[in-house]
Amino acid sequence: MSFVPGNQENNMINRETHQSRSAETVRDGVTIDDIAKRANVSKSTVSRVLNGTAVVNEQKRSAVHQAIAELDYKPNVFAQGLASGKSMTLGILTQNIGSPFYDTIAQGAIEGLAGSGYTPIFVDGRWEHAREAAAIETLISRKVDGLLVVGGDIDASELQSYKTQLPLIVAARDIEGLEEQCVSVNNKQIGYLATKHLLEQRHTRIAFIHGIEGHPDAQNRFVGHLEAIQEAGLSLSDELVYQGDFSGHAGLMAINYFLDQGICFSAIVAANDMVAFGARLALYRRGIRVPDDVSIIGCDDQAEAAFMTPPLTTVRQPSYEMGVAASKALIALIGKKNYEWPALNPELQIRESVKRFTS
Amino acid sequence: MSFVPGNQENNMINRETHQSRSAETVRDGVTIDDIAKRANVSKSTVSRVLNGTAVVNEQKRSAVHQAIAELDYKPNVFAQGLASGKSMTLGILTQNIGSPFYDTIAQGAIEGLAGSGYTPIFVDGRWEHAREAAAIETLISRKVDGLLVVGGDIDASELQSYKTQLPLIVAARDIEGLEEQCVSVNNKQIGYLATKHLLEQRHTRIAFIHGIEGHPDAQNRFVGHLEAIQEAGLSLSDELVYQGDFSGHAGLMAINYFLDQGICFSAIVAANDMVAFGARLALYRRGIRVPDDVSIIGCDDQAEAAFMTPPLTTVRQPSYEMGVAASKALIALIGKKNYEWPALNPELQIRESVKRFTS
DNA sequence: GATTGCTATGAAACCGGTTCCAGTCTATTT
DNA sequence: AAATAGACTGGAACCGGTTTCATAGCAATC
Repeated sequence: MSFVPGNQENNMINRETHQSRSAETVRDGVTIDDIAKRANVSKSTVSRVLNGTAVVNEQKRSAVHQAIAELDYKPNVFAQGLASGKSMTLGILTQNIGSPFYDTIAQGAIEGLAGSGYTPIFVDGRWEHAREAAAIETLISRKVDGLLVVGGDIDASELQSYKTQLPLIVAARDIEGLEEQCVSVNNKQIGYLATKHLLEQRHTRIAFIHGIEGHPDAQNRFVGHLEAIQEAGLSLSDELVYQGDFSGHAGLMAINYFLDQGICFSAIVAANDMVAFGARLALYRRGIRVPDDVSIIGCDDQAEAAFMTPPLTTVRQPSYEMGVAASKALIALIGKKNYEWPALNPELQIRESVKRFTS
Repeated sequence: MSFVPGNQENNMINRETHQSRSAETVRDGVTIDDIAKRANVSKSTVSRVLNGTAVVNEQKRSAVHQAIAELDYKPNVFAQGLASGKSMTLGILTQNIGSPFYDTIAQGAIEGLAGSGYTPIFVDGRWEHAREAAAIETLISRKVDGLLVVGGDIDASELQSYKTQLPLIVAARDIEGLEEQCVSVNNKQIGYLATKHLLEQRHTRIAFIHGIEGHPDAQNRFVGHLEAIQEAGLSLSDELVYQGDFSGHAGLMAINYFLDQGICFSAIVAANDMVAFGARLALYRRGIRVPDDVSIIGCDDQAEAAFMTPPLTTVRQPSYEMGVAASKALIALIGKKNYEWPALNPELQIRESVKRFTS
């Protein structure tokens, strides 16, 4: 503890050095202090004007606003974050960026955030458990104010534990014990609608190309299919179910398999549109006409479906709307407000790949 | 300036209140001070250990590491950012998230960042000038350490001005005066390869469905097309060029237009795969066979192309690789290191939609 | 006219790191 | 053995905001 002059002098030098450095570098520079000085008020007041935290005299308020405009002041997000503990960012964990389904949800989420002041930070889980966990850790260490998990493979129990750490919304998935924070379309309904449509067109031998084994969406679509079959008084023949993986290749393989085994069918339910494309190609290769010989119905309604030959009849999934809803719900959750989930119902999109069965 | 006991007492109370609050809330809590205390060193030393800024005695170093492990310490990014001026985030401006082409680039960019310590922040410009500018402002206000602009509509001059503010890389676009920081595939080459392939298959009446008017990629693909035509000693007939917009719908309209006008052609170059799908559908509707009656070639090689009926011959664009390269280049640029751009050449992907012209 | 109750505002503490500076301790040089 | 150089390390300033606290100023109350 020495207050000898030498020390003070050093401090002075230090101060000057620093000032000249920052003058040279010409960083964005403008700080709240500059505004305060120019508007002849304290930084507290500037802060209050900016955040509306307290009533401020009209004259000072406008002086502050003017100073801000003149100096083109932009608050430093780090300082804000450090002081307030809020980052005004939202973490979005998606899967396999590049898949139309998840992309559409992401796009919806961006739209839902518009004008909220929140900036989304995306990370990709790629359907790998470890990667997802790491991605979420990254987001948390980035101090996101909320977390939106889209699909994914991560355990319900882990999600539960994240839920205690920060506001959490899960899209495209249903987690037990987290129903309030989950939004997803009814995949059972999707499968049901697809199969029901085929049944209504008098098809009875309906092949089903399953999605990724164990994937809840795939599972539920299958359950819906089953329900429709049973409701029609029919029973499922195991030989008409092929275990695929949501890829075009799987659709191709499925049809080849059925045909090579001599298994008959007049219609196909594909786990998603991509699978339908694959199936359609396999039929084309064998000279089997769609829909004259065989009908195909897909699930998702991705952009390319309308341009399949023939245009694919499919069950549209409101994924964009789901993204919007999820992000709005997250903002509401952060603000501790109520949010009413909109109805997100799948819809039959009739095009030309299904024909009434006659023969 | 009063150091009366009352004042101190207040301070004490204040302090206690604060501590109990933070104890209740159980915030992440662990700070660098906690580590310093536990390891019996100063926070300076802890910081040095973490950043390797200076040599630290081995014992202390390991004591620090142990404390960090025991307390599960994670540095506060805001504090780091505020103190160091670096955010360890990279801003990525994409267009129209949800389009396969840009998504693939984004995915590549994410991959290129893996292990670098940088977290990407995506914003969407949607091909709207104003939106892009706002998005970049957002990124800058978030203090991203670098900026990756993917495609987009924003002026070269604006990009130039951003370049002076922070490290900038532009992907999927070529900006005059910014050649060193740009990566894109040679779109002229894409158009050239597509048309050349058709010419080699003896097609001479080749329809060209143009992309978005004024879009540089579309323009360049057309220039390549033209070059191939002229190289073959032919000349372009204007009637065989249709102004589209990269959409499936445009492909459909183009074919309808040609056919309705009675314009003959034996092959089609589509500005991208989606356009090719649309064109294929239009031909299907008219009962024109592909490739027996008319050949089609696309550009991009998006996932669905391999499942068109027939599978689409197209010119593959290494968009994923471009994303990887762009993000690596950005990291190099930030670190002021050199980066050697890899060769990013388009490649003809021969499938079944093109047939040798005979008749 | 003195007391009370509000309102508006500035000073200062605080958020949690990084980094400059000075000082201690040890090894080397003369 | 004293002087000097070099390696470590702690203290404190600093980054730029938010928020608490105390107070000045002013109107209302008794």
